[in-house]
Amino acid sequence: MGLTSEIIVQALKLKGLRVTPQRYAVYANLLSRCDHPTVEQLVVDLNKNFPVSSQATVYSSLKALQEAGLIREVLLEEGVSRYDANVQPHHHFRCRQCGHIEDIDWAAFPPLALNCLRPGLQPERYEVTVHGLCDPCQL
Amino acid sequence: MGLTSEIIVQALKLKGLRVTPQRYAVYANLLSRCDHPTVEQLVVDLNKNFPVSSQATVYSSLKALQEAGLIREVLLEEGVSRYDANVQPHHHFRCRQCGHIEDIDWAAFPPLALNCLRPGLQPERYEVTVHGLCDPCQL
DNA sequence: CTTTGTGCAAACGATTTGCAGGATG
DNA sequence: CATCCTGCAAATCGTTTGCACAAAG
Repeated sequence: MGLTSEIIVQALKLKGLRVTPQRYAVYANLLSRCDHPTVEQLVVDLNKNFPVSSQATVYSSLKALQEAGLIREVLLEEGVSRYDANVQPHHHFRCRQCGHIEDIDWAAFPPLALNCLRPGLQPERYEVTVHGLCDPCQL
Repeated sequence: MGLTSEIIVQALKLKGLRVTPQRYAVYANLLSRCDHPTVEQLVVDLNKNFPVSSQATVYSSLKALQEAGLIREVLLEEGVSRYDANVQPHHHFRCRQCGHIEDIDWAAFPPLALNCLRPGLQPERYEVTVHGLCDPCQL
């Protein structure tokens, strides 16, 4: 068991989550990728070589990890939820052609002043979503 | 038939859409409200007094209107699509408690420079989503 | 050993689709 | 009168749930 593995185990325990092979696999997989996979993509990827987790358990693992604050849900297209192990504030870019999604560093934009909102609203956080074309789709 | 009605009819025709009672009703309804109703809410509202449109037709009307560029889909929560007749660029506020959504004027934030993105991405538009609490939810 | 998680399959809710009849231009 | 739209119901897709068994602490 490598260093990273131990860190993952500790992260789960710190949040009061029982460490199961399925939960570990889901979190480790999410940490290892920079795209924002759908549940379906996760299930396929996890069970590529040998069965690791059922679909229902992936859903429940994602829910537990999300409630623990270890991952976050990303909603950028209709019909599917995507998941992201990067819980630090950041922005997103989405290709309108192929649907590719990637993170934009928080520092890419100057901080926005939220005091220009109509009085009565109590803002807590914000994010910018940029739509456009990614490299392969610019033909 | 009032002035607004005639404008709506013209808008549909200009986009090459056939003017049907159902399509007209969906677009007029969306234009008349500032929230961002779900399909379910639209269906109920439209048929409140007497039957106007089936659910399947509301879906198809929304699709046609969206493809014509008269309305846009708003994705701010999981599981449901909401629709907005305001197709001008603008931002959104979403209450994390009650789910209330409202528009934020485009001018509320200074324009963001999109040239800080990684080379290769071709940005076309962006929007800011602010999360927080609305008036009634601040207890 | 007590509690919580897993897997299966059935249930669910939002959206889509096939098709026959009807309205639009 | 050719084309496109509507309404109904069945189908589909992502997600949730109920429950018996298994694993974690």
